[in-house]
Amino acid sequence: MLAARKSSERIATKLLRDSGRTRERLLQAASREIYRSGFQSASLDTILAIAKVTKGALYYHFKSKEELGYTVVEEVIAPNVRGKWVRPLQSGKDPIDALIGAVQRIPVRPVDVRGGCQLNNLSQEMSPLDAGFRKRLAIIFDAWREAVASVLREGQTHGSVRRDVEPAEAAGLLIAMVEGYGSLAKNAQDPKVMKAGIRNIVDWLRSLRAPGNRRRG
Amino acid sequence: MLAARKSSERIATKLLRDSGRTRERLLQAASREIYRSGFQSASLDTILAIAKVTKGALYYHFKSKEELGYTVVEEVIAPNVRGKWVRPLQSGKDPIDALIGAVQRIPVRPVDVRGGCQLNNLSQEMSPLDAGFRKRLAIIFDAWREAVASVLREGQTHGSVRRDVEPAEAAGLLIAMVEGYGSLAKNAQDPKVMKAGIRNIVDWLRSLRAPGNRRRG
DNA sequence: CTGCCAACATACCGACCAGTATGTACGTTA
DNA sequence: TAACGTACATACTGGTCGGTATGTTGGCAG
Repeated sequence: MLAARKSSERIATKLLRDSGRTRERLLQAASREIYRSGFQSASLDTILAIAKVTKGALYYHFKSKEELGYTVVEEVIAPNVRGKWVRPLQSGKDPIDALIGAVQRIPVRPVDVRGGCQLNNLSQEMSPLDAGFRKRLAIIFDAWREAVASVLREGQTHGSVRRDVEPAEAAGLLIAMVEGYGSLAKNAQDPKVMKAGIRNIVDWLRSLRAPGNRRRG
Repeated sequence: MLAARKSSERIATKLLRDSGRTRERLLQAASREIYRSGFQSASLDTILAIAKVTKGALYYHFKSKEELGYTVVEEVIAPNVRGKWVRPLQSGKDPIDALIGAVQRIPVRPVDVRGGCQLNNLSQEMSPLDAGFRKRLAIIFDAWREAVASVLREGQTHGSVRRDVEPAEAAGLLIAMVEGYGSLAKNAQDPKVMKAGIRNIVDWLRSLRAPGNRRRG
């Protein structure tokens, strides 16, 4: 108990002195700069300028640029994907409706479309070059696919999703479509491409509904 | 006539001295190194080492790294895409068969899958950062989509493709699927992902066939 | 034989890169 | 209050980058 009190005081003090945010500011700045220009081309000096942090602070919290990148994957990108593609599917709603909702919530502002998908960008760049990135990014992709497959399986047991749909295959196809249209839209630098893609994906999702289970349109 | 003879002699001499290949070797080496590590991270010194050419020769033929990259797009990547996705569709075969053939000819060797798509790789990296790349790459994507849309339209007039298919939309979806699965496979570094994707794309292509026009399977 | 130019080759440059060595302010502990 | 460790800040390093300035070679015209 005394030890516990000491420990909590210690943490409180740390948070006070640190403002509790140097590490977090570094991760956010790194995430943004990596998103903008890729991991390899992201300059530490640029990241430090964005975060308004010095090199000493960076290398106090992370032992290398690589480790900073890994931490961005684990503490920024992974939670983002979970928040958009895992938790919303566990809402208990109709599976197809939940999936359509997630697809329709894909950002289509010009700035988002032009930048592409955080997860896919980094994965495309680093998966072939660095096993540490590949492993961490693969975990995110797997969780994404499993969340989609899981909600489809659940829909099949409740009769709202066609039985002839193979959940794992359909989940892979959904993700391929999302990333594929994301790529095309980024390449074209045009939100219209993404909007058209979302319509096509939604149409396809509707085709997965079991007959006699059609809801709204 | 005398001028013409002089000129051809001159070219022959040039080719002899040059071995006719310094520029070509540079383009091939640049293409490979850009494919491997991206344009920004591709080092000129590495490209020169691969091509066995010196910096003087490089800057005699190209005025900057940027121009070298642009030329790779125009003289290496564009012909590759034309050879795989434009010419094969103009063969006069059944449109759906031609499309299925093109999809099934997508390379699935580990080395190809791990490296991803030349066109998409470069486009993902450079389209948001450089208008020169974006313009040149967009031309290739447009030609690809137009070739697919064109063969679908042709199929509709001949009755082999469903009339309710919107050729431009379907072409976009095909490309999104191809690039999407290519991305997933590259991310996973696993040819099985690409093979599964090809099966799904082929199944989808078959669904575009007009009823009563089913050929083999 | 001579001057000339295309087609390189070599040596070098300042800028920037990731990373490090060292200094320091400040809250805590004894 | 003195020693100490945390959480940085500053200044610097060797290496690599794209790009350039200058040298060299060899065929060919005059």
